[in-house]
Amino acid sequence: MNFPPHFDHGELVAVLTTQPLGRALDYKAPEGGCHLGAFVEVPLGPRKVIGVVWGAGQGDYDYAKVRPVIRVLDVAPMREEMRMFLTRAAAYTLTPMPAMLRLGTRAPGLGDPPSMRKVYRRGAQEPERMTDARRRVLEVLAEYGDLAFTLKELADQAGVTASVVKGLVDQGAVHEEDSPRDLPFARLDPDLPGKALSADQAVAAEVLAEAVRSERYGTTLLRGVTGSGKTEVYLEAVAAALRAGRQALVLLPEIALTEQFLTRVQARFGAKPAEWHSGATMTERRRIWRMVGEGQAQLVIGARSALFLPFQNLGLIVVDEEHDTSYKQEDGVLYNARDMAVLRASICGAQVVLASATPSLETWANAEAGKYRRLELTSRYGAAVLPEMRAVDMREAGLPGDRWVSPVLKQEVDARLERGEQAMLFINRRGYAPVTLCRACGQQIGCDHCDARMVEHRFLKRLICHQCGESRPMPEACPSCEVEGKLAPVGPGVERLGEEAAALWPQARIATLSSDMYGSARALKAEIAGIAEGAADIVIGTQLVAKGHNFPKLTLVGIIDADLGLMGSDLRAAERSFQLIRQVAGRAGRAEAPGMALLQTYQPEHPVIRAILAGDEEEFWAAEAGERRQAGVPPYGRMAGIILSGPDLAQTFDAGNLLARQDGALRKIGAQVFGPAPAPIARVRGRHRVRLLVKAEKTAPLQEALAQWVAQLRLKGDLRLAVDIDPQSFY
DNA sequence: AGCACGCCGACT
DNA sequence: GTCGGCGTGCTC
Repeated sequence: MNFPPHFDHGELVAVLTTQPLGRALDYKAPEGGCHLGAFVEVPLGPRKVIGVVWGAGQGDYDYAKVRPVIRVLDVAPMREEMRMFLTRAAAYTLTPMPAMLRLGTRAPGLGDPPSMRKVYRRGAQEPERMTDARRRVLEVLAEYGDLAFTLKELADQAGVTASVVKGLVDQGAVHEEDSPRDLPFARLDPDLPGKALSADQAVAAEVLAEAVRSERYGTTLLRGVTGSGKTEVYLEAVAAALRAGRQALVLLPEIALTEQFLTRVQARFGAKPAEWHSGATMTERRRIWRMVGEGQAQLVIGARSALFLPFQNLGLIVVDEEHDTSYKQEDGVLYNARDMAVLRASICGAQVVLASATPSLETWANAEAGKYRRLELTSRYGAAVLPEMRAVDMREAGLPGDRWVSPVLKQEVDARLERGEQAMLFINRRGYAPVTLCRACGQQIGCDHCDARMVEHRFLKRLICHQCGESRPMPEACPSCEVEGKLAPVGPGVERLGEEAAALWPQARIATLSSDMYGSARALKAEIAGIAEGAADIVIGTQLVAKGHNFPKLTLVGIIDADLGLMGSDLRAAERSFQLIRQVAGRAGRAEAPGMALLQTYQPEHPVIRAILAGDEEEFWAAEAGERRQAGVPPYGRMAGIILSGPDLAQTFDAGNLLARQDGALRKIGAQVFGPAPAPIARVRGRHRVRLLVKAEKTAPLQEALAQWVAQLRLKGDLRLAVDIDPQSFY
């Protein structure tokens, strides 16, 4: 291992901290010196903060006032490629460096020494008296050979209480010892036999493996319909990275849904990978962060923030379901994990695999332009074929205002019930009804904290704001006119659809899947697993069900309102609808039985609906690309949002107007400014948000111009400004 | 981000 | 007279 440059005791070093100072400060290297990239603790005013040695000191500060580094932390120094990644990501997203550094240092207990914990192995003695409980403990220890257990693991595994283990310790039958808390992850074996691959899977897997072996940067769009076996293919790319002694990262959009996935990984490599997500405990995070940094975690499965883990030798990043909108961080540091994955890989000589059945137009265009390699998985895994897709014209369904299941859909569900198959009804609205109206005064119940409407959740007996999370008990009387008993639900939500289904199919077992109906991600996972095995005849779900689950008995998907999302001025609306509907439709018939997807729509002639029904994806993308090119919007033009937020709406707007008028820096590069207008999320936690949109040509140096432009504004009071490069929400 | 400094209003 | 509001500025 070659060490980074070293600074001797007393030399000036520049230390970047996560404090919002905008630049690194000079310190004197501590006794024993420090390496470039070292994590250090430094004094800052009266406080001690953690930072990273970013380079040689600038020497522009009174030497007598320069204070020394307090200590070097006991973690691997930040590598040069990580520093470069953070620097370039900051420049791209116009994020201040300290905020960027914070993403790379999100490890609990960074400053702590490696702590110890008690572990238990088989001891030399036999217990004086053998009991059933004691025997089970010793059997577990014998079964796992020399493996060390924590007290809880051992007790749980043996089905005994901790006191049984303690009793054995007292008698010397079990040995208790200290061991470092952060243990390396189990070695993964890339040479275990994987699932048998189909011909085109095998070809794609070999192309990716070859690319990984090149140890050079490259991005591949791995496209294949649901059930075509993308996962098996990219797991072979992971295997290639592991064989080459490099680390791999698999990013998933919805971390709550990884249990099935982890099982597959375990089956392929013989052990569980590191799992990095928001629900992880401090201990887990700490272990993962440290082990990734020491190269003792070969594979990380994680949410987008896993991109900022301190990989030592990253050879592959997979972005699964690359089109998923949750890859775009929408608060704090605004970045798109898919784009940042490409940036990180290009710096460290890694391969990127963007996997999707329905790629984003950006990725599709990059593949078209030859910037990304493109691999297609056309044949479906096993014998199943694409489902039959049909539109149901709701104008002819003649339904009353409080019913949403058309006769055609009802009939098809009936047929599934008769044959003992599963049907799924999909609706992209959580809660009972999207609107609650007072029949006395005509007012809709709105949220006190933002501009959104409150959504009734009958299951929870509460009103919830889906924008800010504000929640209160369901009132009896109208909050505006105080008349009782006149509140009426308007429109369908997943819970209300559940009610309708229960009335239509009283004998059927109906499961309603909505994230807010389960206390924990774990409970939800368990529920989904049960349903997949056939615990329900009819599944009613929101977005959740559209994310990579395998329901083998499912043969019918009914999309209650295929028009949702086709409306509005969001430039990606058509793309989103297309992806979502194809994705959900792809559920049907994943196993042997042929499937069917029914799209209930009021506009069956809409180009998006027609493209979906025709099944001609290339045509859809080509047409959509043409429109975007015409309009000069992404990916054929560049956009940025400027979000100003403050406690006072008028002041925030004034600042926006002032900024809009001083647009010289933007005009110089031919960019246009629109707005200010209320931001897509117009109020967050009592703060008003106002947005300006900037549109520029693809080749324009947008970041520099934006930086100049924004720097003119002196932010007064509690006003804050954030730049959102490549914004995703427009409505 | 914190925390000190400092310059104007209502209190013992 | 002083306690305290939070605007402005600094941290190597």
